[in-house]
Amino acid sequence: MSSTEPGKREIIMNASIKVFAAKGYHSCRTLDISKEAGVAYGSLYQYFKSKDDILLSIYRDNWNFLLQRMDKLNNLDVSPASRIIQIVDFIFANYDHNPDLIKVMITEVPKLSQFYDQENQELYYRFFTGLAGIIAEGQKKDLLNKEISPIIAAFVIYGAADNTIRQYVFNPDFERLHFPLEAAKNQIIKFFIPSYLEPIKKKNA
Amino acid sequence: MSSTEPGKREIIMNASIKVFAAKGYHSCRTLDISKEAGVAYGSLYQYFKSKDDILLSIYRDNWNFLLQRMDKLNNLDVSPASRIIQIVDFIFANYDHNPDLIKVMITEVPKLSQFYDQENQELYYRFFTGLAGIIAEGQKKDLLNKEISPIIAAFVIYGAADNTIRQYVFNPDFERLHFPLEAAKNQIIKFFIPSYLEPIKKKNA
Amino acid sequence: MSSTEPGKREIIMNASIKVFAAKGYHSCRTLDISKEAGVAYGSLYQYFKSKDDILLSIYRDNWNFLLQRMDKLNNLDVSPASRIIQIVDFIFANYDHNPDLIKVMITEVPKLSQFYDQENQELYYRFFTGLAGIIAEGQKKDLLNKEISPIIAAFVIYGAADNTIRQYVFNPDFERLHFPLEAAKNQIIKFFIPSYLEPIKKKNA
Amino acid sequence: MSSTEPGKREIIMNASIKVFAAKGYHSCRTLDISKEAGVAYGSLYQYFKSKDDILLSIYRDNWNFLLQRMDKLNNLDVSPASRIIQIVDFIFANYDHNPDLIKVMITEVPKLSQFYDQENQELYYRFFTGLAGIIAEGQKKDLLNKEISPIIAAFVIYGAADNTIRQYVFNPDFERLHFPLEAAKNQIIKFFIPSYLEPIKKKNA
DNA sequence: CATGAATGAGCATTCATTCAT
DNA sequence: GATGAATGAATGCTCATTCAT
Repeated sequence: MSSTEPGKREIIMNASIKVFAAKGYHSCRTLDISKEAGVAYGSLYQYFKSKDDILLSIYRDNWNFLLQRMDKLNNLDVSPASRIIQIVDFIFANYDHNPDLIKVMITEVPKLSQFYDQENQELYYRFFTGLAGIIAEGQKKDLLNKEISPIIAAFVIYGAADNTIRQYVFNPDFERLHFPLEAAKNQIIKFFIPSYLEPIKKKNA
Repeated sequence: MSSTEPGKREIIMNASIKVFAAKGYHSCRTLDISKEAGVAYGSLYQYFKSKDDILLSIYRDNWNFLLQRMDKLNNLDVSPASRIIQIVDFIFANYDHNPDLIKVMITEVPKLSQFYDQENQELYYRFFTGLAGIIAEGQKKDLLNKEISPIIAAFVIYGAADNTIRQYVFNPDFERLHFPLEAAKNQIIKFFIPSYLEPIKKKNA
Repeated sequence: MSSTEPGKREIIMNASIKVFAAKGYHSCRTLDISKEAGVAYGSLYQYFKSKDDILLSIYRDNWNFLLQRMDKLNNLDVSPASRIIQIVDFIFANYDHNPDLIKVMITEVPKLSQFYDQENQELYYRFFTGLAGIIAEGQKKDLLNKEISPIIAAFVIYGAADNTIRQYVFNPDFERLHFPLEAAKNQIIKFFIPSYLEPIKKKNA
Repeated sequence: MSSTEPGKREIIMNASIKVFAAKGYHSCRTLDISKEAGVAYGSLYQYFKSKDDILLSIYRDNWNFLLQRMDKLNNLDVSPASRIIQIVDFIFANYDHNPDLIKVMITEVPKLSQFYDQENQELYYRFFTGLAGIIAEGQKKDLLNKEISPIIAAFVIYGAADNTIRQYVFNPDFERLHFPLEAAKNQIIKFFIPSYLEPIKKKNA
């Protein structure tokens, strides 16, 4: 096998994303997953502890990927505001690149009670503390509005992006009928984030 | 019976909110609901078609309540920005008043596949079109930033409030440890919404 | 009320025959019966002990009616063979007159486990001993074939008539498509019963 | 495994026949079947779609077996009358060989509404058309009474045999107390069928 | 590692019957 | 007698998981 050939674990995860997105987590059977993946029924349990574990693995991999992206940005010499915009941009790009994955992240992962376990919530929360850290850094450098709470701002910014994408997930026709996803992203990047984060003094300049 | 005495349907719904919030929709049994409500097992099915129907009824009642609130506000002689702030304020007040209900709305309702049925999504979406209408009205009156898309702004504003409350739901300790809910609400009302919605010219004033 | 006006008990029984025939005993609800009868839900239990009791009452009434008919025939000055033919004729006429009732007797009554209770089987069996009695009487008078067992002959004769009608019940189209019920009855009365019951010597006469 | 070892499907069917005969279809639980068969609860559903499907499979297998028997007889160089007698003989032998099976066929199968579905009724009816075919063949060869309708004769003959056996099923004591099954069969074979089917001219000979 | 037959725990719902009015 | 809201016992089936091969 070449090193680029996906391993069975990855094959199973991708097949799961496809069937979870198509039929929903509870409506699909482990048999559906094994068929889609082209592996034997029992083989799923060689790579995952349980059906839940597959979905949680999808969540963890994807969320860690987002955290890594944030880490990389933090190591670049880029302004805090620009980093935040790039994170939002990345979130939208993720949806564009693999809508099934985001659909699963938004609609299926929260169905798992384990998602609300401390461990998984800590991982989830790590994104918000990271985002808040960037904002706090910007405030310290007098680049961002010091009156806003960094952690609340992190909730607000992610909530805005997530809820916007959510509408496209729920209503796949929305884009075609009303508003291109790219335009929605630009709305958030151009009008919402700058006005919200920029220092008040700027207004009075 | 006095007119204020809650009917059995209401008793069952309130009991369901309590057990859904405590144990989760899928983990609780219909027996748990009937015991909590103090009614006979079979009585649930005199008032609701199924367990699913109970949860969907909670959703519909609550969401319709929010829509009614918006309607009432629209009939008052209040500026668009003020109305939007009052809607956000109402959403936070709702959580304060009945955290179990909001927990159910946020974590349990989306678990139901029927929530994604056209009918229920139309009801859900009605809130966003309503909010967008208020914003469009404000733009027409030169009171709000004309560059922002009303519908995207509606997604952004609700997403910001919803995701903030969501963190309090997931982490009940958050408030005690870090940030009072009231302060979070004020952050959104004072810094996020005005800066996002106010006309650009104001900045240059 | 005039004496010819049917009482509620009779109304309920007739309504039950209609819905049992249309939907089957197990598929119909007591609510269906009360609606068809135009009486209140709970009123059924003023006239019958249970749903089972309604069906068993239909059976008993109908079977007793058949037994009474046989008794009346036995009191007339008619030859045994003629009496048997008149009984068979009566069974066919019954189906002609009230197909729903016979459908219930054939397809629904045997579904009740109580039908196989001693008491009900004794009633059922009484018809066969009665029929056997007529045959034995004919044999004693040298009018019928003495080699045949009266009780087995009773089984044979009733089975022949019952199984023929049964086909019309199962296949309501049979008559229209293939064979009028009247012709089937005549086949049994003209060719089967005489040849089976008449004395052997007649053949050599 | 040896080739004579019964498969699990067969084991489950035989166990079902036993418990259906003993407790009745509706009174027995699927758990009773799995215990009697000595297989796991869920294994029933690997071999059968449902509890109903088990009973219908018993019916279909048994009825097809009867049809095959008739086919084999038709391929032998045997007179029509003799073939009919052998079919009746086979029906009685069946009961002798496996009374539980016949009890289930007579008392339980007709309880299933699906038994009255077109597909199952067509299978059922195939026996009568087969029997009628033999009679018609005998009439064509001047061996049987041409005045009788073959299809009605088929109903009459099967009804006679079936109703006789039915009494032994309902009253297991009947044989011991009154009449050996063998004698009942002989009554039908010796006195009923020949006199009914033989040509009229014989009578006048 | 791969397979898939075997396993059995878990639960919403129906509906005949009751009984307070 | 009439009513119909309230009752709660009773059970077939699914499907994630295991494990012998």
